[in-house]
Amino acid sequence: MTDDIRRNMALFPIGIVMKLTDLTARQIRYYEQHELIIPARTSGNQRLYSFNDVERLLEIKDLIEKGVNIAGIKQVLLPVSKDSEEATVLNEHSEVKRKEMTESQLHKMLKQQLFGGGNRPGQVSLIQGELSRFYQ
DNA sequence: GTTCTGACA
DNA sequence: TGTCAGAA
Repeated sequence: MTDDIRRNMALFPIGIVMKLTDLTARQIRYYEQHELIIPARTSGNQRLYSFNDVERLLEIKDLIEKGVNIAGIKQVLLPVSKDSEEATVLNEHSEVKRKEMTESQLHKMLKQQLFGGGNRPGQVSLIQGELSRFYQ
């Protein structure tokens, strides 16, 4: 996949990204502060975004429009690959494991609803309801 | 002309 | 989030 290097190659300044994503510079920088995206910098401290960064911003924008806040977006966008020691130590004892199972399922459901096809009227509540209640 | 950081009606 | 200041 030498195509990845192209997508991860920092190319455009924030001005272009603004037009590409319809987000304001303020928002883009704000999301960066919350580590939703980590653009590269020029020697002059100018932000340089890659195609991947732009796609990521589009996903973020999508979630924002669906009423998800920063905390919620982090849960959905940031790699959730961190069940290392916990799963090993307490793998047969109920509570913790059961909770992770639930969160894992919730996470899956969220991704499906958020990125999968579309939402049927009346079923969108899970996002604005559950999610915002958990990560508000 | 653009972008950056910090701050605030 | 918008917007302004002051500097790069």
